[in-house]
Amino acid sequence: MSGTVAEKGLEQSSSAGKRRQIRPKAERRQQLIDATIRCIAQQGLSAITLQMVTREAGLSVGIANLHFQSKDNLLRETLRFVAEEYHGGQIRIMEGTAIANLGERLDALLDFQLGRGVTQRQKMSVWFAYYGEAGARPVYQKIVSTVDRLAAQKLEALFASIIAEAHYEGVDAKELATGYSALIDGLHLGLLVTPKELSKRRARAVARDFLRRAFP
Amino acid sequence: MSGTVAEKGLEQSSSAGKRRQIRPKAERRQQLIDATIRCIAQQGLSAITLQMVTREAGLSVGIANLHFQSKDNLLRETLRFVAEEYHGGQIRIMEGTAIANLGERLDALLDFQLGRGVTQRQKMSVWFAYYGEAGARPVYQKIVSTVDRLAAQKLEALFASIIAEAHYEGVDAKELATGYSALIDGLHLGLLVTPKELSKRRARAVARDFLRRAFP
DNA sequence: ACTCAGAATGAATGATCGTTCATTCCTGTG
DNA sequence: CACAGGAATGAACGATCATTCATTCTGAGT
Repeated sequence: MSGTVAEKGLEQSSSAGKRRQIRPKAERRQQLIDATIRCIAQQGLSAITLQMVTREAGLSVGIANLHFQSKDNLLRETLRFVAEEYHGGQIRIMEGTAIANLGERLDALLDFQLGRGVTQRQKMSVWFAYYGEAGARPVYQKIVSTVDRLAAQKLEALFASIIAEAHYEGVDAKELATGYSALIDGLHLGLLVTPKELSKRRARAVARDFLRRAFP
Repeated sequence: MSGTVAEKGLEQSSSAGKRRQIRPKAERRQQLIDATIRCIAQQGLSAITLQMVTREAGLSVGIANLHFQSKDNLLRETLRFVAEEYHGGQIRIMEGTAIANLGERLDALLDFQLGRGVTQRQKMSVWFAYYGEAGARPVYQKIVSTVDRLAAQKLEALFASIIAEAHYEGVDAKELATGYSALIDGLHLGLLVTPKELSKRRARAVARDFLRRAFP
């Protein structure tokens, strides 16, 4: 889907095809959100501009306020989309019945969290751009913590199942889940800020090591 | 020192003491950096303004450009200060000879990383505000990775010493150091974004658990 | 083929920002 | 005490931004 939007953006911004098109509201909203993500990744959240976003989307300036009322609201909705995409992906793996074996499900989760889709610089940039502002903007905190809480619960349940299945003792599922989530976040941060020091391969190895020590 | 500066800032902004004071260049620079930190924590990096910073410092607008040439440069120098403060504190503990016992030195490190000084919302906000922009601004990446590399090496050396001392086998010091650093970063992020879900006490417990599993 | 609701546009507006620099005012020195 | 060097000030300027809205244009329904 995002491919389609990207093509349209390129088509309109590169060629001289000025013909005005009328599209349903939902599609335009998604188109603007996708353009916002690309702009944040390239220019940063503090440098973002409505002119920049609408040009990237191949549309006029006024359209942002038409569909999102304000720039602030566009940024909020973009965060909501990114947060739900990431946490939704995790939850789908964890509560999906496609993979019966718990260990394999854990591997699938790790592959998702440190795999191609999530660790694109584009996505990680957006992710931490919002985290950076969360300290000063309670709205961002609320959006993230809402989806975050559900994912944390699912992870804790998965860990609890593994502990029960293998009869591990003296291991607290909740504490382990907190540690694992923090580790993944920290690895994402390392991949973003010091990509020369930390490769994706090594990040995956570190995460696997954590799980191996937790579940021998 | 930051206390002194804070007092001066309050003194000048609250009272009507308009008397102009001439101070050495280094002191004014630090005063502005401290004010910048407070403003970033309260308003966010994307909302920061020179008028805001100089008012917080109890000085006039022009002084920022006088001592830092530009707003961009002030922000860079502020990041450099925060980065060196954090990493310098870690390095001082790790290479200091005050604590001979390696286990105790590890505890001291953990207390520093998750203790009062570092986990103030103010400091963490600033920290992640810059991380958030790092994806789009190579300058920030460079500043952080420069000091980060040294701290990572010291941590790896400390871990290697512990492994050697206790004759642990099949444990890679470098991989463990990467994991521990990532875990601490992730815990800081959790403390900042979801403070309701993660208390400092629990963050410390999670970090200790990681070390206990690594070094039984 | 005709119509018109409303999607899309972009010039205009007012507010705000970073930066400049002529001026004012300390303070160490002679 | 007088003076000069330069630290500090803040009004002014030009650039840029979010937002508005009169206008244009589209495409589905008839």
